[in-house]
Amino acid sequence: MPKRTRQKEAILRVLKSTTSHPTADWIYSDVRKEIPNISLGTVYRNLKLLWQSGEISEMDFSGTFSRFDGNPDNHYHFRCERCGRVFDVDEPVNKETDDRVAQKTGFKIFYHRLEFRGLCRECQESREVRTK
Amino acid sequence: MPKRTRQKEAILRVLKSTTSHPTADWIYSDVRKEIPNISLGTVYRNLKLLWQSGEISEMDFSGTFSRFDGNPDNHYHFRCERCGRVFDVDEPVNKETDDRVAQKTGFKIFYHRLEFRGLCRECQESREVRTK
DNA sequence: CATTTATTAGTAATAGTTATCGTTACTTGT
DNA sequence: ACAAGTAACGATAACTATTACTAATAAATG
Ligand SMILES: [Mn+2]
Ligand SMILES: [Mn+2]
Ligand SMILES: [Zn+2]
Ligand SMILES: [Zn+2]
Repeated sequence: MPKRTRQKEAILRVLKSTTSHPTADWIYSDVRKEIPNISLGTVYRNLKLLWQSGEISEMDFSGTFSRFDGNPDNHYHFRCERCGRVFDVDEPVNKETDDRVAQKTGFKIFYHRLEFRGLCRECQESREVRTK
Repeated sequence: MPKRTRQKEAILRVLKSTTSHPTADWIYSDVRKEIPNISLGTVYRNLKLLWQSGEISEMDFSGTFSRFDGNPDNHYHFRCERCGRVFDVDEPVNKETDDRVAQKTGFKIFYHRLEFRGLCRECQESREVRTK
């Protein structure tokens, strides 16, 4: 039986109060304003617990580090290839495709993840070579 | 001006000859059959060079490690949540959605990535709790 | 209040990837 | 064929996000 702790509640509150899909480290420094001696390991452990209980979702798309999302329901994202920011995309999730592909392939499909990539409004003018 | 080397050619050949979306480490051990003293750093360096020149693509989806794909053209994938294998999905890429979302949001959208998740045929019977 | 046990802070360990550096070998031009 | 210039090499160290470990702490229960 999981316990409700000050640390877990603070982490969840931080994550629910932003739309920025933050990294574990960002959450860590934000929660430290309230609990200065919280451990980074505690942040990671609770993010996993919260994910396991279905209260948040983890964005393990793209490369080097995970981002977390206070919204546990499946939805689409846009990632800016220049500044790296991630935005929600308000587009209905197409469940029919899951069924059609499942039929065709024999896979059992639970859901799909979709990420658009490009340039956000702010980054659109000053274009650069992609490095990653 | 990039040079053609034995190492780079071997890495590209290995990657083009499989549909398994291998990791850098898998490629490393396969190439070592031909070039036993090749360095893992060389594998990584060449994978990046090949990606930069558009000859392969990198799947930096899901968490811990990258997978690589000898097919540089955008296409969809299915990932089995039990065995972790990645399969190509032969479904046309829906470019219209990119345009519609771009219109709606003001983002410049280059492409999108789509990954189906579920259970492959082999894993379908012996179900387990998801751990990641 | 006493017991139980999940959780914590702190720290060490892990793992994938990248950086560094002296040496090698591919390319180009004579 | 030879020399010069330089991209790429192998070996290894460094980096970084994440996880594991452990003795101490604090929720939950009744
Ligand atoms: Mn989101
Ligand atoms: Mn593929
Ligand atoms: Zn941007
Ligand atoms: Zn499977």
